[in-house]
Amino acid sequence: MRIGELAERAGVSVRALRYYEEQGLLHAERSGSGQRRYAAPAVERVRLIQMLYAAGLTSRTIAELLPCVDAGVSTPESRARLASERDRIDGQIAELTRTRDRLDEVIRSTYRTDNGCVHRAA
Amino acid sequence: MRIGELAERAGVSVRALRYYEEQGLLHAERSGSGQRRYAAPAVERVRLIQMLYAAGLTSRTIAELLPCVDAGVSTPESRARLASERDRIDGQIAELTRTRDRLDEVIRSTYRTDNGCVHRAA
DNA sequence: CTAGGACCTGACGTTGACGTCAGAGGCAAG
DNA sequence: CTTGCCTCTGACGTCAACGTCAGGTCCTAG
Repeated sequence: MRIGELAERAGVSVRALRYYEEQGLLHAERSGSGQRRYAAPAVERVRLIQMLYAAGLTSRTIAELLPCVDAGVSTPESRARLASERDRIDGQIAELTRTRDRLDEVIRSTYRTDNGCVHRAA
Repeated sequence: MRIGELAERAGVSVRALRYYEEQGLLHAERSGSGQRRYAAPAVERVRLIQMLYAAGLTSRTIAELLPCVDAGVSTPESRARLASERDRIDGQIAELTRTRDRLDEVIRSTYRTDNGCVHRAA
């Protein structure tokens, strides 16, 4: 498929796909005239890349880890990196959970006062 | 206390504190000569601000929600905003959990191959 | 064959939360 | 009174993941 179709099917912009290629995250075959051609699995790959970006990984880190996903192999260094990112995400989940609970507190305390009176609506 | 002490106790930079004031997130009394003076509770407030930044809220959103935390009151609009941010964080937690599980998969599959052989270490 | 999308390669613009630097003033110690 | 650290305002720099524009090419429908 061409870049426009991949962009739509993966839910990202054409610009983003070119950027991923520039960062070494996404390879593309080229047609005779130089247009990028992608195989079907590229859709899933782009979604994975998006997941990792959303988890706070940088292009460089993703570029270091994707080969592990592709080849299914890892060096001691990449294993350490994978584990480190995993733990960072775990910590992020924990902090987000605390933040959510804090927001819930705020919601409860502003929606209902200490003496049980619901606040006026404006 | 002065800005340097608050920065150290809250674990942020002096620049960040000035930025928070500029964004209307953190008020400071001023000494005769114009230096900022903070009361003790400012430490907790700064930590809260950091929590919200870490959860992906922008300065503007935080500025809209902090009055609810301060006064303990909320309008229908701010309640909607609070709930919306809470739900967004919930979604973020869910996605991060999927990402972490995906990384765990990768770690398992690269550390141990299908046929049960542990990969060579280099 | 031609109109008009889709695509190409640069290259500069954007945004948010600060970092950093310049130049000037404030403050406790010796 | 001076030394040295802290603080002030103002303003430009940074970084990452793209957005956007310019100028040109490709390709398919009619």
